Amino acid sequence: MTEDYVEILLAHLKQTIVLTEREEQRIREVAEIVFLKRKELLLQPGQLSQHMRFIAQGSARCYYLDENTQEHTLQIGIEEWWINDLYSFLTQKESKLFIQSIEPATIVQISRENLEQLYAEIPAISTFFRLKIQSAYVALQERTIEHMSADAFTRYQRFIKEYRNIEQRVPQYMIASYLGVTPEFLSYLKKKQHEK
Amino acid sequence: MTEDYVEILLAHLKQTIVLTEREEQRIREVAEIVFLKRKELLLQPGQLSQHMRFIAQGSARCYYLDENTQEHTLQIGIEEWWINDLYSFLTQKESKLFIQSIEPATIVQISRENLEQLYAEIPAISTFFRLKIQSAYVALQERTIEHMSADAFTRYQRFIKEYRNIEQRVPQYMIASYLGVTPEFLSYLKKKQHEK
DNA sequence: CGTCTTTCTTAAGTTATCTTAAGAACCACC
DNA sequence: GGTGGTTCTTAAGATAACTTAAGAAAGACG
Repeated sequence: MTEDYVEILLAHLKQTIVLTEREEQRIREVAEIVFLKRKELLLQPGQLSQHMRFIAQGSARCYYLDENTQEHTLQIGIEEWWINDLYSFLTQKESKLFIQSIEPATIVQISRENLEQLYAEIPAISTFFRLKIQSAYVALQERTIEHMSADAFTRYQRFIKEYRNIEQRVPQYMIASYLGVTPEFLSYLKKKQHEK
Repeated sequence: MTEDYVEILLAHLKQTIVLTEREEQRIREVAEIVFLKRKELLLQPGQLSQHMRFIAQGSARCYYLDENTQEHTLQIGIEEWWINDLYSFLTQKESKLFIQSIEPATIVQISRENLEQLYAEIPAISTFFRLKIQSAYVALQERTIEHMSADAFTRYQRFIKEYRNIEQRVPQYMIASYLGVTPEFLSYLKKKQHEK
C-alpha cells in the first residue's frame, strides 16, 4: 500500500512532536511518494531542490562531483533519515549536488509550497524542521572537526563503529568518498583493521 | 562612546531587515558590550554558549583543540561578522570550542533569554537569525566540499583571493589551522605562490 | 626605542595517502 | 543459473603534507 509509507513518516514525526488526527490528515494530503530503482537520481546540479525528502525505505546519498570527476559523498542515509541539499532548498539557488538512491528506495516528500502551508497551519511542524536544520548544522560541524583532526584510519574505525549497519549495505567506494579517501586506500585500511 | 558599538550592530541589522525606532530602542536595551584584549577567550570547552556575538571591532576566531593539542580553526571573523559556537548555543550543550579574540576586539552580544524575548516582540529579528543560521550552514557545507575536493595550494590561493583583508591581519599559523595544514607547510605554499 | 615574546622560514628526513594497472570477487538481472 | 557489469583488492611507484629543529624576522608592550 502506497499509504503505508506516509505512515512511516507520521510515526517518525511523532517521535519528536505531537500531532492531532486532523493534522496527520493534512500531512497525508500533501505527502508525495517517489519510488526509485537502484542508483536513480532525485536531484542533479543545476536543479533547485523543491522538496524535503524522507527515506521511508532503502538508502540514498548526496554527493558532489569535482572538476576531476571525483565524487565526494556528503551524506549517506537509510530508512528514517532525511536527505536533501539544504543549501539549495533553503536559498532556492541551483544545487551543486547529486541526490541518488543507493538501493531501491521509497521517498516520502513534501514540496516547498505545501511545507510552507503546513508551517502556517501546524506550528509543531515548523518546530520539527527548525530542529532538523539545527541538527544538520551540528552534524556537519562535527564532521568538519573530525575530518580535520583525525587521520583516515581513525575516521574509518569511528565510521564502522557508529554505522556498521550502513557500512554493510553501501558500496565501499561510496564510504571511501564519504571518508575522504580513495577506494584503494580504504581497501588497505580495511585490511589493516582486520590484521589487528 | 560605548553606545556607538551598538549602533554598528543596528546598522548591520538594517542592511537585512527593517526596524522601527521603538524596536531599535529595545535592542539597545538588551545589547551588552564586551571589550577584549588581544587573544582573550570568550568561550572555552565545557562552557555553554549563552550569547549571539557580533564583532563590532577587531577580530576573533573559533577553534577546536584536538587530543594532540593541535588547533583547528573553524571560523575567523572581523568587523561585522558574527562569531559563535552555534552547536552549543542552539542545543544548549557544552561547547567543545574556544572563541578567542585575535586583535583587541569589541563584541556586542545578546543573551539567549533576551534574544528569545526579542524573537517574540520583533518578528524581523527572528527572520534575521533564521537567515544567519541558514547561511552558517551553507558556508560550512561549502567549506566541507572545498576541503574535500581541493588540495592545500588551491585552498590557500582561494583563501587569499577571497579574504586578503583577513590574511593581512591574522597570524599565519591561524590561517594554516583554518586551511588544515601545518604552519611550516603554509610557509612553503606562500613561497611557491610568490615564485609564480 | 629596546627587549622579550611571538610568529615565520628553511631544510632534511619521514609518513600518509594517491595513482595506476590488472586481476579477482561479487552481484544484478536476464 | 549464467553472464556482463560493477566493485574490491593488491602492489609498486609517486607525491603531498607532516615532523623536527633551529635560526631569522616581526611585533607587543613597557
